[in-house]
Amino acid sequence: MAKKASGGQQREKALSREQIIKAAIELLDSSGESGLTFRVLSERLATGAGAIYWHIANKNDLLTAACDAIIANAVELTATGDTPEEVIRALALGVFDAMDEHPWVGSTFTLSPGQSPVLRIVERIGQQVRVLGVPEDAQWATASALIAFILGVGGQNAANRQLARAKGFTRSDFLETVAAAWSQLDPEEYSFARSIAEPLRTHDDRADFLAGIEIILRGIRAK
Amino acid sequence: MAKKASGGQQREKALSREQIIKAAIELLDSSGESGLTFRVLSERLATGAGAIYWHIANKNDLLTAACDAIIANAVELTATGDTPEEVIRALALGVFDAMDEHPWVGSTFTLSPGQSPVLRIVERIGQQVRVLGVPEDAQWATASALIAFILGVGGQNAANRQLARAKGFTRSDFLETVAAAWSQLDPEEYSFARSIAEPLRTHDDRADFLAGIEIILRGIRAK
DNA sequence: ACCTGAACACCGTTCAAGT
DNA sequence: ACCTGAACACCGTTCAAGT
Repeated sequence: MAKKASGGQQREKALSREQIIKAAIELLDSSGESGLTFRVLSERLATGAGAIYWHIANKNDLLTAACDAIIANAVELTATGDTPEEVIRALALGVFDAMDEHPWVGSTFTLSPGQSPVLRIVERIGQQVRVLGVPEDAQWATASALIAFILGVGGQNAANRQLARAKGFTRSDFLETVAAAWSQLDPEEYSFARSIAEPLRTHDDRADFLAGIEIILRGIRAK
Repeated sequence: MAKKASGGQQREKALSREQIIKAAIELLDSSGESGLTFRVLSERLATGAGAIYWHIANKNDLLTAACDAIIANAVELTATGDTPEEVIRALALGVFDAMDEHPWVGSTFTLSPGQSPVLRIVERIGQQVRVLGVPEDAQWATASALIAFILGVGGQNAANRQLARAKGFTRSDFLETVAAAWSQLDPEEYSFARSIAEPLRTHDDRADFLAGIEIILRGIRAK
């Protein structure tokens, strides 16, 4: 890590917005959402807390930019396929995997509705919905359904991960805990939750996510 | 508002968990998520900040309990219908309307994954998925899809509301802003977002939500 | 133009002390 | 058993002062 120039001098090389965002992502990946503070971040960047504000409006802006960097990358890499349905599948999985790799992303979409990261997904999905031949007046609702599902899964997964991290749990610890709790619910009132507790223990999030996408695609086709 | 007994005496009537949760909901409804602090809340309850901790574990616990009170009510009132699809529709709309009336609810689910508020929805939806005749090994993924969609919409709407509140916007101010921004995007790169900007201005969230539910129900049927 | 770092106005949470 | 309220350990953000 670079040493600070002594005696309150300025740093040799100017900070950049990109540099700050990169450091923020590293911090978020390694310590979670609560690990990102301006104090820790400025220490990492060998600067003062206030310096960051020259490049970044506020914490919200920083989190949005970090989220956007991840999503831009994921969307760019995965938006391919021979049919619109394949593209949607690839896109959705790309976003899912990005959220899986960077668990904080799923809870960050919510900070910037209508802004870059969500907009990128809206655009890509919307284009494919159009190609699918969905009538114009149903395109928004259709794209919305896919997007709400994708972001909904992301939000819940992010929450699970954060909770697990806070308690020092692994993913399977977490599932065990939920399964154990659900299997002891009242059999009359919570028959479904009870019946699902056991399979939940070993289920595959990614496969369930894909199954959800298939249901929605089928619903669009069946119109 | 009740006066505090003078000279550091104890209050005449004991606080209760329910009382605290009720006051928290009122505060959340009137001032949003950022308006709920232990200082303001304890003032409202004419007590000290620390007193609340006798009844409530922490802020997370408080928010979860507040969310659960709203959802328990919504679910209880709306889980009726002649066919499983009707029940699912009614249930989903009930949750949507509750989230619409209490915009903070949508961002609160994420604080308690696998806990009461989410569990209530999982159980009701899951039961109907079973009645629909979905094979056992697909029930979880099917129920999950519906739930992720419902919570996804809720999360985004809650975010929109919070942003609007923070800027002193009405809902239509907010839509205007998004529509204006989207209509000025690059026509090549953002053709879908541009084409949707105008209709977005006057669209009906609730109708779009229902349309999403229909797509998913169709997808389940079309299996 | 860009950075420094102390200061400000908050938070949630704890806890000794009271009744 | 339940409450009080000061104190603690943080936050994000601002801003006069520096180069």
